[in-house]
Formats: sequence, C-alpha cells, structure tokens
Amino acid sequence: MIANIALTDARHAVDKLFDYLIPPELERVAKPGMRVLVPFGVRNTAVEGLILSVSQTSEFPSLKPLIRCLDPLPVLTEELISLCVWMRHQYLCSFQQSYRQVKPPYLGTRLRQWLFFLKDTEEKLSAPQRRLLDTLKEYDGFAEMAELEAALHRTSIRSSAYALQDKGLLEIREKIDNTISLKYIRKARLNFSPEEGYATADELRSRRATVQADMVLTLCDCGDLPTSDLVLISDGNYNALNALKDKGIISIYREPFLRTAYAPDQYTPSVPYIPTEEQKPVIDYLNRLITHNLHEKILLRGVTGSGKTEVFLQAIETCIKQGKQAIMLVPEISLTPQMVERFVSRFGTSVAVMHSGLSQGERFDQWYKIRHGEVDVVVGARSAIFAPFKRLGIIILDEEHEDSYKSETAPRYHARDIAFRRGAKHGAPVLLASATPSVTSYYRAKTQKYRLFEMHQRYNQNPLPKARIVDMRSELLDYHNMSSISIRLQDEIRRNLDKKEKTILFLNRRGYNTFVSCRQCGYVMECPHCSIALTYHRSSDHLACHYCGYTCQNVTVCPECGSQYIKFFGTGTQKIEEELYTLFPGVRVLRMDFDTTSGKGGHEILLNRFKNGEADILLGTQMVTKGLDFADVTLVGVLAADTSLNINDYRANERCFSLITQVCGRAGRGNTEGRAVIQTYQPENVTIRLAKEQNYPDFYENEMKYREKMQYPPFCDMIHIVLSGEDERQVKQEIANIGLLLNSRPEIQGAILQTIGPDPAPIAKIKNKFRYRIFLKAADTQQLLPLLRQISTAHNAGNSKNTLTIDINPTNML
DNA sequence: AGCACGCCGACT
DNA sequence: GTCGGCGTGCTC
Repeated sequence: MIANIALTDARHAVDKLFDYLIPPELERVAKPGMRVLVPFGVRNTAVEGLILSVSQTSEFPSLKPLIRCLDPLPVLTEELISLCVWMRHQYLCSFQQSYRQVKPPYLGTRLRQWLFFLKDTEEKLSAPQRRLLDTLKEYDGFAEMAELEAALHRTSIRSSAYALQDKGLLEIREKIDNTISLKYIRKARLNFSPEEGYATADELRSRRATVQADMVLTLCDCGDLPTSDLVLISDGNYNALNALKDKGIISIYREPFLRTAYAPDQYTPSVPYIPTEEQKPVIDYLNRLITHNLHEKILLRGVTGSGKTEVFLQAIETCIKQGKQAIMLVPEISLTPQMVERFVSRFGTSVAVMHSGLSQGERFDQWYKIRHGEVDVVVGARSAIFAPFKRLGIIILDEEHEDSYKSETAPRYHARDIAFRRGAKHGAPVLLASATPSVTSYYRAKTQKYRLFEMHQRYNQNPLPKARIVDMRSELLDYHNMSSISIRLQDEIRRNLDKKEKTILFLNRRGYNTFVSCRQCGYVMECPHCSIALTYHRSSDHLACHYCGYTCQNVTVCPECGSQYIKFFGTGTQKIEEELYTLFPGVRVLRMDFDTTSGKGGHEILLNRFKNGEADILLGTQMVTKGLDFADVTLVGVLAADTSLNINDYRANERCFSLITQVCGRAGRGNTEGRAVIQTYQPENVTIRLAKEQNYPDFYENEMKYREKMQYPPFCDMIHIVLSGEDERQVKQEIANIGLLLNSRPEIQGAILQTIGPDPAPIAKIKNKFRYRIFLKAADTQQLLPLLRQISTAHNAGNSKNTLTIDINPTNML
C-alpha cells in the first residue's frame, strides 16, 4: 500500500506530494487524514506529513517506507482534506497554508536531535568539526543540537555533526514530540457493583481501614470521580487510594481534561419562544432543508432588532434534535459575551466557542471536543468555518456583509465561499443574514442564486429610530459652532441627560486619522519607512505609524519650513471626550477605542460598565456599532457620517450605509422610541439620505447602477496582484514581466474585462518595501486561475527577493 | 528548508 | 592542482 503525502511542516516549503510505502503493520491505521513521520531527503530526516490518499501503485520507482503514525485517529476527515486541496487551487496558496486553517490548532511536531559522543580520533578534523567534538566531550558526551549551536555561536552545526557521524565519532538520535498534548485527569472507578461495594466497605471497616471504607462508599454513591475530588469529598488521602488500587478494589484511569471557553453554570437556561409571523416561514423553510439534507443558499435580510438570532437558535435546535451539528459564524467584533450567552443559555454545554481571546490550550480543547463529537454547535469568528464536524446540519453567517469574513493572509479565503462548499458536501443549508446585506449577496438573491427572506418588523413592534441629518457646514457658517458636536445633537444629549437615558456616540474613523501637518507649507508628518501619514496620539503626545509601529515624539516646529504652525488635524475620540466634558459638566463618558479596550477583556469590561449605568454616554469607533443590545439607549449620534465616503474604494457607499444603519439600529431597543442624529458635511449625499431612512432597497438599486456602470463586483471579480520588495527597480521589473505575461494570452482575454497597472500601490511603501500592483477586473476568475498559478509558481521558482500576493476581491485595496 | 552537484576564483 | 564561493535543482 502506498500513501500520497503532503508535507505539513512549515519549515519545509515544498509544495509537492510524495509517495511513501505503508509498512504492513501500519496499514490499518495509516488512513487519509493521518499525520505521519516520513524520512525526507538524503539524510532521511524525519518530517511531518499528512496522508491525503492511499493507493496500490505509484509512478515513482523507489519508495521509502513511512516511519510511524503520529495520532491514534486521523486528525482530518476526508471532507476537510479535499477542502485543503481545493483551497490551495482556489486561493493560489501552498498546501501548508491551506492545511494550517484546518489542522488542530497548535498541534504539530518538533524535531530534537541529540548528539552522543562515541570516540575521538587522531585523524585531522576540520576546525568546526574539532570544536564540535571537543565541546560535546565537555557536555559529558551528550547534548542537544540546538544547545551546542548556542554554545558554539553557530547558526547551524548540522553538516559538521553529520560528517562526524559518518566518521563514526558520534551518533545522532532524533526525538519527535507533539507540540501540544492533551491535559489528562486521573479518575477512580469501583471495580464492583455498588451493592458489592457496600459489602466491601463494611469489610474494610471491620479491618479498621475506615478511610478506605469511606472512599469506597463515596464511589458507590457518586460513581466515577476524579481522584482529587474523591479525596476531597470522602476526606481521604492518596495512600488509601493507592492501597485500594493495589487491592484491586478500584482502578485508576486517565481521561482527557478539556477546558470550556465559558462558564456554563453562569447562564440561565432559555427556551424557544413562539416565532412571529415573519420568523415562522424562515424557520419552517430551514427545518425542511435540514430534515431532508438539502443544501441551499439563503439570504435573510432582517432589520436590526427583527429577531434574526431566534431564527438561528430554532434552526440549530432542529439540527441537534436530528443528530447533526451547526456552525454559527459571527464577526469577531460582535462575538461578545452577550452573543455567547444567547447560545449557551439555549444549548448548554453542547456549545463550543472559538474566538481570538482563547489560550492555546483552550483553543485546542475546543477543537478536540468538536472532532470527537462532544459538542453540537460552534459559535465562532471566521476560522470556525473549518470546525471538523462530521454531519453538518446548517451553517449560519450573521452580519454576512462584514469584511472580517475575508482573510487577509494566505489562504485569502472568504468564509462565505468555504461555507457554500462545505454546505454542499454535507447537504446542509447555508444561511447568510444581515440587516444590510452586501450588494453582491443581495444581487445573487435577486437573481435566484440565493433564496431571499426578509423581515421588516422589529419584534417588540417598536418603530425604527427617528433619524435626522445635520448639515455640519452650516454649524460653522450660520451658528459659529466650532465644536464637532452640532447644536441639534447637543440639545438631544442634554434631553437624554435630563431623562437619565443613555446615549451612544459613534465616530467613524475609517480613512480619517489624526495627522500632523504644517499650516504654513502644507507638509505632513510621514513615517520614514512607509509612505503613510503618522497618526497623532494625544495621551502620550507621540506620533505613530499603524503599518510598521514606528513612533516618535511630536514636533513643534515644521521640519520642512521651520514654522511653528504645525498642528494635528482630524478628530479623535479623545478630543470629543474633552468637548463633552466642557459642554456638559459632570457628564459620565465611557470612551471605547483602541487605547481603552486593548487589555484582556477590556471590551467586555467597558460594555458591562455601560450596561450597569456607570456612564451616560458611550463614545467610540467601529466597536460601538456591533452586537450591542442595551434596552435603555434612546439616542445615537453619528459624528461624521461622510468620512468613509471619501476613501478610494468601490465599497465606500456600501460600508457607509451599513455602518450608519447598524449604529442607528442601536437606539430604541427597549420600550421607548429611539432617536438618531447624523452629522455630515454632505447632507445631499444619496447614501447618507437613504441610510437615514433605513431604506435598503433604494440604496441597493442606486448602488447597482453605479457598480454596473463602473464594472465593479458583483459584475466582476477584482483580482489584486501586489509585488513588494526593497529594491524598487527589481520590483518594477518583475511586475512588468507579470503584466506582459497577462497580456500575452489571447485565449484568456475574454475572462479579463480590464487590466489596471502595473502602478505603484496607493501605499507605495510599507516597512521600507516598495509596492507595485496590477488590478484585474475578471469576468471569469475560474478561467484565470491556471494563469495566476503560473505567475505564482514562476515567482517562487525564480528565487525572487520580492513578495507576491494575489488576492481575489480583497477587503482593502491599499 | 536542507543538501548535493557544479562551475569559477584564491590558496597550499 | 584543491578548497570553497553560492547559483540551480531535487527531495517520494
């Protein structure tokens, strides 16, 4: 039998498949999905590989046998193996990169090589070999390779060590460890039935072994117990425990100890409620698909507060009842305790939670529970789409328009596409949900690629918040109001303060940072390593670069013209906070931004303080728009609605619309009507007007005209080819060659609608690396994949010092 | 990533 | 004539 193997070890960047013989004794366990050790290269060093498939024959004449299997059971299902192979093709990445997404988190192997001294020699050795052998003797004749490298101040002593081994002077032994292992807990089990146990206890007591007797009784009453619990409950000790074990009365066994990512006993159980007339058809439809194992793509557009989550919960419940599993994806930013609570209180311990806050061990344990069928639901951010379930019943993406579903590192996948592929394999429906679906998804729903459901009513029958647009131009001109808070919004805030109701203020900062520039000559303080303006941080009076982390002291004199009129521009949350304190003395403001939420659980702590009434106003950036559900927030202020419109990105309107809609939806979730004030310098802007009315259909129609005219998605795919490197001439040269290659293929020209570039990228330099790009508007991406793969292979083979990235429909086009 | 093979310049 | 520089190509 022959195993077709991919190397998984990240160090071995060999993106090829290799055949190995399966020794007869391993044939039963060496199945697809199994991690194995194989001898690789002339030295036959052991490296980790994954069996992709097993066959009878090989094209290759001389095969080596694989060394051993690394796990008791395959770590990947066949479905996930084929997903890896597909991702490699689809996202133009290596097998290792696609495997990384799917593999058990942090599970890998580490090779340790130990050197053992055998004998010395009179023969003349090279200087490095001599020093290595002498040092090894100093280490009492045995040492680890890495240890000796450090002692000798060398980067690699491998070749010297192998040479000495060949001369028979030392021996190299390899030891391979898994980089993570399960924590085990020891449990005690009574070897008899409880009745026999009581009798045994009496007998022990009669022999004055009272402690042992009590421990046996405890096991009779409680069943199997962790040894530590047994000792605690029965007031016993470990000597007695061992004595019982030696007498054969109990046995001790090990069980994996798995951490939960939440505290289940903190949650009060919840039960499904009777669905509303809008929820019912959606739930019924999903239930039918789940029951009949039918894959279908469904888009649910439900206004904020229309009860989408209850739809998810009831569909998932159907899955669980039928012995199937569910994946529930939410954007990382809205994976709040509030969100987790809703799932845990409905489904209890059958929920696994995956988010970036988990420790390595916790993350691994969640994966293990999913793989071994100990949970039925996973709630998680993007990467949870790879949860190794065996029988998926439904996949749900909440807030499907969110950018965070797209990976910005290789493999540059979109969770939606992975969901469709997995859903199709499992016969499971995929539900996309949002109050403001991406234009692309809504288009697909309108063109029958997805089934569309819409929910227009908020479940508490509250009307959507009353929104008002304030023209910020006239604030300055007509009212001489220099503040970034309009008179109108000031009045509304005051009203809320009087009524003791809460307010959320949202500052849209995308593409709008506080930068320092000279009013005399217009000079802007830029990062010396990246072509980007430095951001001003008021608290420390420093300037920082968001791309490379460079910081420097703020300046008082313009480095260009020497004038003192150099100041920071733009509005940050800190500045607004100060304005609020001036306008409303005694007001309690919670500022939520990068600085205040960076600590562990900082986000959560702030939200809890706001919930508990420790503040009147929550002020923040993007973070305040997601997943917040506070009943007593009645006013929302959008401080600068148009800033995200002015950035050079075809999705600017879409982002602006959904941001304003989502943040306004935060108001009036309780029993009182909500109000929203939208401040803008472009009050006539269509997107802002429609967002104010929460009019998605008109926004969609309007946006589609623009997308069609400009040939943007959904009418094409945007393929972004970026090349970066320190030598600008080399970068220009290589990208020019790529451009030529793209144009030299008449047969694929139909698949390309337009080629833009090569040009310098909008951020022309990051971390001292020059960046050039080519944009393709592709009518048929599938047809272009072979050519793109060819570009990437050629780049890798050419030993280029530059970095190539190919991203299909990137989230940001910088 | 290693490691070998291979083809040119500075040393015993 | 040989040691060693790193370019190129292969690893089942």
